Amino acid sequence: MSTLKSSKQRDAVLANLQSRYDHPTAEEVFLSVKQVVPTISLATVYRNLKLLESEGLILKIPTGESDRFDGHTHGHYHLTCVNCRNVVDLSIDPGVTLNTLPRDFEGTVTSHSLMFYGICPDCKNSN
Amino acid sequence: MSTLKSSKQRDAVLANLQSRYDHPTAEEVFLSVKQVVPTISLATVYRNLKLLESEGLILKIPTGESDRFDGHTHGHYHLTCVNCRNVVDLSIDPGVTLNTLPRDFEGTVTSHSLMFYGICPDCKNSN
DNA sequence: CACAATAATGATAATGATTATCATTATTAA
DNA sequence: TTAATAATGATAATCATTATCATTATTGTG
Repeated sequence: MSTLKSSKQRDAVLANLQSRYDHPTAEEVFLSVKQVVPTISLATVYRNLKLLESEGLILKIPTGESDRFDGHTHGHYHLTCVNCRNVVDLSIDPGVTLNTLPRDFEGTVTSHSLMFYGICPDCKNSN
Repeated sequence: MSTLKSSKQRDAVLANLQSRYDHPTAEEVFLSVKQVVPTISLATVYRNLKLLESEGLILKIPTGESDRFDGHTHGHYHLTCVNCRNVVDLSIDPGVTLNTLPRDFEGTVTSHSLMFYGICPDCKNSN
């Protein structure tokens, strides 16, 4: 396996995500980081977003449109606004039960989707 | 607004999704429905998947790769297998609390993501 | 330090999924 | 039965993301 080498582009992408509290697309990260590292290219942003995600340093949020990214990986939840398509943070008491979801907050929640990640029974058995 | 007209293509797409319990991609629906309506085109499948979703008759599941579709809209949860990339159903006691998630089932759950849909505070206030 | 090995970059071409276009066909209500 | 128009099939276009490749930067070693 290849060893990681540091680069100011990757540092800048990570720093950018960790300093903000929205959930930008790759394009938005690119435009923002470009003000710090003007020569960075969009491909490098995509490359590093992918790498940082596989390292567990950032989160990728699939939305059905462009993926969005989150520099804060501690447990919290998201709301996709069906109007403006932005993703915002939403904190929920971890003691709440599934059948009381969704609950109100400063906006309005109309539905929710809970996705688990792991190994399905088929893959688990075919080893 | 335009009034909906019926078509055997749309009926076949819906029937296909409602008769199966996996979570196929648009391409997979296309290949399957083609055996019933051989002349159907991929574009028509995409068109109708979109339409059926906006009617609330089916569910679109964004995965970060190709979207997947579910003909069963009643409350249940999904697991994305990080190995084979398939999406399988996962039933959970609705009385379970968030801080006890993820829990084991026949496979292995390593993480989860809870996404809410609705109107964010900004959009709610800008009316 | 100097250098060799190789990871990372920027630019851009290629890919893959999804949507738009458009001429033709099918459905519907009068 | 006919006029209005929604839906279709075929395909071009678009958009997000990934691959390619020549060049540059980082790193460990002598």
